[in-house]
Order: sequence, then structure tokens, then C-alpha cells
Amino acid sequence: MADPFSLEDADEPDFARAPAPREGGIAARAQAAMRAGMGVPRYVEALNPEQRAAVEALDGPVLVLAGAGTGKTRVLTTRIAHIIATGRARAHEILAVTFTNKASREMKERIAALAGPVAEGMPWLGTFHAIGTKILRRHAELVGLKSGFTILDTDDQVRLLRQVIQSENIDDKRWTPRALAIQIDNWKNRGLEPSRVPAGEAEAFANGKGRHLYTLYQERLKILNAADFGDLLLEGLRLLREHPDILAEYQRRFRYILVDEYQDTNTVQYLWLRLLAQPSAERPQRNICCVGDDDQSIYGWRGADVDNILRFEKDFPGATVIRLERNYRSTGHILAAAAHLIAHNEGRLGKTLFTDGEEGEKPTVSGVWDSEEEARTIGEDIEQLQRKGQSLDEVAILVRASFQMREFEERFITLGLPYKVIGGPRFYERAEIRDALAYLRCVAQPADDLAFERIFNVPKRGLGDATLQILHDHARRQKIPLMQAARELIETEELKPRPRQIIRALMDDFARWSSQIDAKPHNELAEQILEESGYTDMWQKDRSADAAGRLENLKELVRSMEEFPDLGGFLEHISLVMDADNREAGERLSIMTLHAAKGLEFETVYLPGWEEGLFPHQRSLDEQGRAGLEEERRLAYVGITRARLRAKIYFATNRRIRGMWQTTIPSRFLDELPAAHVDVVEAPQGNYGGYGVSRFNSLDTFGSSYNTPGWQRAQKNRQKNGNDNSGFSERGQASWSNPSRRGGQTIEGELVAKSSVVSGFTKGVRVFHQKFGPGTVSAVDGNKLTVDFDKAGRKMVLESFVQAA
DNA sequence: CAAAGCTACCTTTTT
DNA sequence: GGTAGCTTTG
Repeated sequence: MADPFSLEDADEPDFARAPAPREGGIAARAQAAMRAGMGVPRYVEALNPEQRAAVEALDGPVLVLAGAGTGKTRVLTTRIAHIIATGRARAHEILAVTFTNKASREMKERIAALAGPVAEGMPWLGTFHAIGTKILRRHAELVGLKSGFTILDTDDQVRLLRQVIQSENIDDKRWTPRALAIQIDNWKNRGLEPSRVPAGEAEAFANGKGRHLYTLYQERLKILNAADFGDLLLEGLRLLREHPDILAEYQRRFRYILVDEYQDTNTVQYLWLRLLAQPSAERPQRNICCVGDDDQSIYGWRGADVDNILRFEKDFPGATVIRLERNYRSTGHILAAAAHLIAHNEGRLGKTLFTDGEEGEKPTVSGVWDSEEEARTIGEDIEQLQRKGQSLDEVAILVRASFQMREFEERFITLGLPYKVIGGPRFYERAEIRDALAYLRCVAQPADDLAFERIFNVPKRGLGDATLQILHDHARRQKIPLMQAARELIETEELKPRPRQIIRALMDDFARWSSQIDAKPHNELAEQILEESGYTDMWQKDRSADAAGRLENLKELVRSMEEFPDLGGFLEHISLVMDADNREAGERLSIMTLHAAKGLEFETVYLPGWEEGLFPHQRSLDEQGRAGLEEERRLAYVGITRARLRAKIYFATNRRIRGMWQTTIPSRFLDELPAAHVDVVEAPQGNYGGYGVSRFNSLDTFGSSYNTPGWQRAQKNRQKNGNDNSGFSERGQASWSNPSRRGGQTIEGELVAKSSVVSGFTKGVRVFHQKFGPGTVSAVDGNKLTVDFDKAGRKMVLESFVQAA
């Protein structure tokens, strides 16, 4: 696709004088209207006063503190449209950065809707990494790379580090590549090149070898013409620091800078932004606008520095600070609960959300006996809501840790409640996708040693470590890529006849594929490669449950290649922007972590597992102390504010932790909810073994709403049972394993589907289930199937969960 | 070279 | 308690 605002265009000498955008669309019309003295454009009129201020404050630094659900994205996109409409800058003179591809995609779409085709010409709207890559590619030589450098993902990174560690004769069991990768990432996040790593830290790894290994790794990357994710920003930063002329060029180019989710920026990102936002002769104003919410900073553990947002006014003196506090998402009680909770944090910039909308239902807090009952109670609750017309797409279960998901999944499978898990392994991280990509990389970039190593013996072709070692030695000696080494070695006697034969065949394959790069559409070539290499075959022969899914993924990969002009273009983008939103049909409720839920909203939100140790998570407290607790609290705040109409919080008295049943204490966050805005409800099943050591008796915060019958009964039970651990676990065991307590809930009785529905499956048909694998239908009832799974045995499942095998 | 056996993990995760 | 990743074994 031709880019109407190519970089070359931007380099025109007169670009500083911005002419009116030529495109149609609302923005252009609005601008015409403004010029004609017709007042405020409609898209601005539609905003509330604070939003409008944020859009119209165009000169100088601006910090927009946008609370949850206050129209943050709307402000960002409208602001961009406004900058263009008022002729302050053209689309290619605006730098707009986000964290995720999803966010940048959404922003692009919304700008397009607002301002018409102008948005397509926003070449500098993207993730930090995408923009970093773009800049880096243009000046790659200056940091020791070539413009076509490959971007390594975590997997490649680890394998490279293993080589580096081994080359130094360090025990890679004691000092694992993974640990070093984390350490190096951490340094890169903090903007530290090898020479700048604090001595103490540098010494910590492998008895003082840390800095050395980091240096070696960077050297190896340059030799491979590769960059890891951290480099995309750190090398970009180095580039700007060491080449003032280039920095000046970008400062001149970016007349306006906008940053989304500023509270999530880490140190490199911050330094990078600060450099670009510095005033210059041609742009005396620091037109940087950061949008964020300090209360939603939940990524401290991966390097995000809340201080960046807290420090904004110091960093950018004279900054305009605008607070968006009018919430359009949640009802009054939900907001009040969230606000009261987050008020317990110190070190906030301070915001209080409010709404003109209804008070709505109070968030509820329910105690349950154990995690099993928690899943059952929530499942039943969802079914009840569903009967009242609640769409499952509007229901989410937000957990603190992913291990909590399993119990819900199991429950929903037996209930036949369709669900989806958000945030599993990403598409491009799957082994089959990475293998396929490795083949393509070998063809497109014959010097890509890491890719070659990956597929060297995949599928199994009888090559082993010994052969690889010979290739490596030769390659190292001759300073040539592995594939070339292989080609040279098959002409010699160094290899044993058998491997020599196999490698020769493989090299012939690669030669054939390479010769067709320009002759064939790249997706067809990819298909051919996967066929001829025996890779597809390998999975077809694989009888394990997920083989079918993997083949499906490979098909999807080939399909997705169509969107790119050629193989090179495809590979260039793949590492940065590849995610498969599993857009399956049908209503499903969502299960995800609280982290994954940021930015989303649902009518009904379930928040299970509010217990000390799990939430707030013990590790967070141990490792980060007070800061950790505050981040956990922000996580709780994020969770509650995802809810539009209903927030339902649960805590279990007993939870299995590392296999051991343990009695737990309700989360301190429960104490921090305002009594007047929360209902404590009796668990539907009405079985109480006691709440354990409840912290609810701090009546000053919680007070009078705790006088429901259930609560009082719980109080009584608590006194009776005290804090006797053994007593609890005994009861736990008894009730857990006693079938009568399950209230005669046969699977049959709980399935939602009506028998009148005619199934597309019949008895005896072979089917495939994502979780249970292949099986044979043994009975059909409406859209309920009884299936004998090859591995998992007989289960009753909803027909929508299986496909014909 | 693949299956079985053993050990060390066990919060959150984007690019 | 479950599992991933590695080592041992056939």
C-alpha cells in the first residue's frame, strides 16, 4: 500500500510550514468551518469540558490524568484530529506511541473514523517498539547494524545467550540463559548499556561475569545483524544520544508527541521520549501530551516506573495538568467502592471518579468454603444472569494468577458454559509458528544462524548435536554463516557419510526454495516449503491432541502472509505485529488475569480469590514491600473499575496452594471497601465452615452493612471455630469430598441447552475438542454431546466445543 | 532417538 | 499437586 506521507515527503524542505490537510472527512470540514468563523467543530462540541480542555491545550506539555472509563482514547484521537484540523501539524509530523499493537490499531481506526483518510497517513503512530524499529532501520549502520536486521524474540535471545554462556565455559545449569536474559532485559529497560551497568549488579551474575556476558551478547547480536526487543529502544536511544544531528531531525519532524498509558513507561522509553520532546530552535514548545492514570499502573514488575508520571510536572515545567474524572462506564456504587479502595494508596496524583449515572447495584462480597465452591457458585450465578438475558460476552472472570483459571474452566466445561481464555500463549510464540518462520527466515536471510539451528533437525532427519558442532566449528573458523559452512563441508570428508548425505539434501532443498523467491507468490512458496521439508507431514503424523490445532495455525500463518507484499516485508513485521485474535463465533464469557483486563469493560465482572497471599500476592509484598502492596491495590482497582453494572468479589476460606490445602485470610482489600457501597452476601449454597481469621471486624471501615444473616452466622461460626487450622482442613476435606454437599447437581441438570435443539452431530461421529482431544460421540441430546474421548474418557460437552474430526 | 523418570519450579507479560 | 524441562534408559 502506498503511503501518502512517506518519509521522503516529510523531508521536503518546506514541511515546517504545514498546509491544510487535503483530505476529506470531518476534520477537514471542521477546519473549514473554523476558518469560516463558525465556532467550535462538532467533534469538540461533543466532549465534556475537561476532555475538551485536553484536546484544545495544544501548546506546551500536557498531562492528562484519565481515570478508568473517562474517555481517554477519545481524547487522544480527537486531539490528533484537532491538531491536523487546525493546521498545527500534518499527520506525518505527529508522533503517537502506545504500548500494544492492539492499542495502536484501535487508535488508528478511531482516528480514521474521526478524521477520514488522514489517519492512514500517520506513519508515526505505533508501539514504542514499532517506532523504535522504524527509526533504527533508517540509521542502522550508525549502531553497527544493517538496515535489514532481524528482530529476535525471547526464544532466540535465550538460545543465543546459551551459546554465549557456554563459550565462556560457565556452567549453564548454575547460571541459566533465561536468568541472564531477564537480567539483560532489565538493564535494557533501565537504559543501561554494558558500560553503564552498576558494578555491583554487573558482578552478581556468574561470579562477576555479568557485564562481560552482556558485552559479548551485544557483539554477537551485531555479528548476526540482529536486535532483541530491548535493543529496539536502547539502541535507538544510543543513536539519538550519539548523533545530535539525527536527534535534531526528529525533534524537528515531531511537532506533536502523544503518549498513551504513560504510567507504564519504563526508563528507556522515558529517556527516549524526553530526548525527542526537548525544545529545539524550530520547535521551541515541548508539545508533548501524555495520557495516563497513575492508579492503573500495574506493570512495575516489568520495569514500568510510576515515578515517570508522578514526576511529569517537574520534568516538563509549566505543564498543563488536566484530570478526567467523569466516568462513563460504571454505576455509582461501583465507582464509590473503587475510589474508596484506591484512596488507601499513598503517592497518588489524586483523582476521584464520579458519574451522573445511576447508583446501580452495590458490588458484592461473598465468602465461600473453597475454590471449588467458588467456581461452582460463580458458574451458577452466571447461569442465573444468563437466564435474565445477560449476554456472556459481557461477563468476565478476572483472576490474580493464571492457575486460578483451571478450576473455572473445568467447571464451565461440565456446565456447558461457553468461555474463552484471554491471554494464553500468543500465536507467534507457538512452536509450530516459530518453526515455520525459521524455515522462511532461512530462505530469505541465509545468514540467519539462529533460524537454521532451530529447524536443523526439525522434523527429525537424523542430525544431532555432533553434526551441529562440526558446522559451528567450521563456521566460526571461517567467519561464515552456518548454512554456508554446511554447503562447504559437504564437499569435504569432515562429515560422516550419513549426516553428509542428509545435509546435502537439505541444502538442495534450500537452494531450490531460494531460487523461487521471486518466481512465486510468497504464501505459495511458504506452503511449498512446509510441505517439502516434511514439516506439515510431521504434524499430520502426530497423534497428540493438539496436532490438529497446530496444522490449523500453520494454515492461518500462510493465510496471513497475503497481507504483506513479499516475504521480506512479512518477516520484517512479523516479530512486532503478529497476534491472532481468536475471533470465534458465538457468545462466550471471558476468563483472564487482572493484568490482561486493563482497558476492557464488561457488564458483569467476577473477582474471585480475594485472599491474603493470593491477592495481594505474597511475592509482591515480599519483593516490593509497600510499593508492591500499592501495585496490588491498583490491580484491585483496575478489576473493580472494569465493571459497568455488577462487580462480584469472592474469597475462599480454603485454597489449595502448591497441592496443600491451606486456610486463608480474607484480603485486606476487602476491609478497604466502603461499607455503604458494598453488600456482603451469603453464599448461595449456605454452607459455612467459618471465614477463618476475618479482618472484617474493623467495624470503623466496614460498619453497619455487615448485619446480613449470613454475616452474623459467619461471625458466630468464627467464634466457635476459632482459628484452628486442623479443624478447618478436616471440614474442608469432609465437605469437599462429600458428594451430597454438591446438592445433587448432576451434570445433566445443569446444562443450559434445551433438548429441542437439533444437533449437527450424530452418534458414532469422530469429533475433536480443544481440551480433551479426539473422541467419539456416544450420545446426543439437543446440543449436548456425550463423548468418549480417546485420552480423557467419557465427558459431556456442548456441541459448540467440538468440531468434526 | 524416543519414552520414561526425576527434579525443580510455581504472579503478573508486551514487544 | 501439576508440569515443564531435563536426564537417564531401553
